[in-house]
Amino acid sequence: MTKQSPIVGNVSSDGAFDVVFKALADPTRRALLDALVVADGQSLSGLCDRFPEMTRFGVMKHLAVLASANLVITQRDGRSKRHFLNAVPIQQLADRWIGKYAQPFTRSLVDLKHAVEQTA
Amino acid sequence: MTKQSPIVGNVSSDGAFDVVFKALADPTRRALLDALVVADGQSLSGLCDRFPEMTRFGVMKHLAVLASANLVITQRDGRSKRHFLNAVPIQQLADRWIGKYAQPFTRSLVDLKHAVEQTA
DNA sequence: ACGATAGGTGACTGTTTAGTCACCTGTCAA
DNA sequence: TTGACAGGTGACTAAACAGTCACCTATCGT
Repeated sequence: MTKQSPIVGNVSSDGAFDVVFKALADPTRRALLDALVVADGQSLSGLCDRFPEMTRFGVMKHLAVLASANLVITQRDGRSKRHFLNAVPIQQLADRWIGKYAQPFTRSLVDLKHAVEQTA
Repeated sequence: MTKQSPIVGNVSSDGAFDVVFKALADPTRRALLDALVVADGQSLSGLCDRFPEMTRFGVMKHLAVLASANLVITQRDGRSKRHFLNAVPIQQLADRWIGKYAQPFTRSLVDLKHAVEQTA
């Protein structure tokens, strides 16, 4: 029995965005992204220095999740490895997903306000 | 030992967005949001009809998570309860968070492409 | 008042996921 | 070549979460 089945036919243009959402859901991973904003192309140990509260393995695992979501791109540089932030998935998410919700429903929210006021 | 501590001083203007990210991370909850897009202001049982694979309690729990993230607004209507989609947190997320990442780093990505090509 | 229906609550269970560890591989400098 | 350093892997443990349940409260039609 699948736990997170599609439930209805086509839920949305989802699926591909799921890994991105899940990767973004963790504050630690967003902090990692922030660290790459400050200085892009950092190595693993460089990132570890910025996060003394996290072990190297913790950083590595979160980085792996971000990489699987295509939010960071890695590049070997001798014996170190550089990590670059890739904003493309975030941009796609904003374009396709957020636009789908935010635009048509700011109006709908206003309608709700009226409905609530009338009932209250 | 805190597991998800702030790690560095100020990670970002995060914190308030965490619940929104976490709520959006689940595909089931996004499907619930989609159902409200199709027909806003549905009752719990109405929503349950749209998700026969989920029990009433499952729908209710997900709805509670969405409500705590302020993504759905509820309104009592006699013995039923209407659920309205609130796009404001999504819009805020797009404005403050995504803009912060997506805009300055599409350029940075291009730089990365050059770096990768030169190394390869 | 009565039963039926809509919604709500608390505790329990199984799965997932984050965090940690010992150990391994590859690269650089001497 | 050899030691030191940067990164990687697999298994293990603990906490978080989704899913489920029996039971409860409130409202409607009669």
